[in-house]
Amino acid sequence: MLYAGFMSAVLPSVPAPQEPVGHPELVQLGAALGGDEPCLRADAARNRARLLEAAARLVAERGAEAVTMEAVAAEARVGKGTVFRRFGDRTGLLTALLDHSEKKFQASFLSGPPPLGPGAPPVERLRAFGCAMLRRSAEDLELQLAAEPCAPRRFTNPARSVLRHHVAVLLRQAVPEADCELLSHALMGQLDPALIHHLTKQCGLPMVRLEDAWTDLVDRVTGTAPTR
Amino acid sequence: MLYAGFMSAVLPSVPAPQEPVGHPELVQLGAALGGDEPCLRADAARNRARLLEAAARLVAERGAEAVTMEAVAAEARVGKGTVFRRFGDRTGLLTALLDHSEKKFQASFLSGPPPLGPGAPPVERLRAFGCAMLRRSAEDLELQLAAEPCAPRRFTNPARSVLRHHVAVLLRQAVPEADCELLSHALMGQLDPALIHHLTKQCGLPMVRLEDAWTDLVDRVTGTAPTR
DNA sequence: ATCAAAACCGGACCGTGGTCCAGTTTTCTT
DNA sequence: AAGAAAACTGGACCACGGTCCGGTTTTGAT
Repeated sequence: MLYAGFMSAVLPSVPAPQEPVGHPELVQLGAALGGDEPCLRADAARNRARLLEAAARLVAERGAEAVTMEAVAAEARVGKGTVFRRFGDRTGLLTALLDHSEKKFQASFLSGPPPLGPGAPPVERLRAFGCAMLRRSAEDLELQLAAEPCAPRRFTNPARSVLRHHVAVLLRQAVPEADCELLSHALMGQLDPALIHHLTKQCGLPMVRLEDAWTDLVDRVTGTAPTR
Repeated sequence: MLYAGFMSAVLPSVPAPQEPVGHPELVQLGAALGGDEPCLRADAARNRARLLEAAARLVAERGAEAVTMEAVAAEARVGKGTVFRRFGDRTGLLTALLDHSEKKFQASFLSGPPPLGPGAPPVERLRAFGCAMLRRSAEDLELQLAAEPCAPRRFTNPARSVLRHHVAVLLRQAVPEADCELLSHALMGQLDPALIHHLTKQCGLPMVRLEDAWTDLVDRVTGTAPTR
């Protein structure tokens, strides 16, 4: 039970809007993984269910991009404001939709059987984790993407492409036997502006640590001896 | 001159909207890195300049999030439609703003002096590239983020955090001497749903290749001998 | 200089995400 | 059981991104 302190993270999301009293979705904190609806008012719980149901129906019938806040509200015979009060924003709603499969996945690597769950050596668990996640992503990819509006643009962006391609070329010179095209994506992940921002501004990490981590990553990936 | 075929990528972006005749920004293709404005009509070029100037003024005075298409149009004394015709969408405008520094950066590692530019061994170039990019990102971070709307949410997302933390824990068991917190970000980069989607749906890569790349990455990062 | 076609301008218009608050329903207290 | 407080509802409202098209300007051929 390693992640005991992270139970809250198993919940949908809703980054705590400016609610006067305890935010509905946040109260689930007490409800653990067992039950689903917590101390919601009767009608609120009913509407929540109807909304999720309506959203699921929409995504099934007309694709994830048809999941418009208004459309969901209409489909569930509920006011628009209710949707926002319940889920915070569009992302929150989509996240809630993904929540069930998310919980299952988390359970499988937190307490499931090896090699995904505890029991196997860490490296094997890592391998299994990646493959499991790849497969899982393939399933409800549409929702995952819909929950992250600007997702596709990140990789079709020409400027970003040039940078990544440059890394791929250098990698091919350094480790010709590897799948440098894909490896370059992993490296670029560590240089993503959004990540930089999150780590430096929000987490307060010093720049030098990022630089060290980068050179270390390069050394590991290329099999170079760490020269320091 | 390795990237000759990628010159187009040096340009802002504007993923080719449904323009009847050659799209303005796309015509720059002929203008290489030297000149700035290509075969734009006189008034169009004038307005383009005024728009960029106005946008820069806005971001300087009131921050990047004040760069609203309407605001820019108003500030430049120009119709809203003009902004969209010129830059396609908000992202296009922001990208155009970043274009200058982008070109400079690209030039520095494509044809600049070593170790960033050609001449140094690839691994050293990789190291230099990462650090350069980190520094560059720190500069105009605000714009970079503004150009990618949903950027911050990616890392504050609780579900994603749990997954990443799990990877970090496993990594610490496998390579205790490394900065596993940061390393885990690189690994997770390879499992990003948006990337999966791009590679499988858009590029048509088979799933198995992604899986192989993942296990290979894990092996490299943990220093495990590739057992296959 | 003149004229037609091509390119461009501007602002009205739409859909969507998100906010707000008056009125209603539920829950709690006594 | 009754009444007050807390919580919830729903739809009017706003801002912004993006589309469209009638009217204007530029271009280039004659």
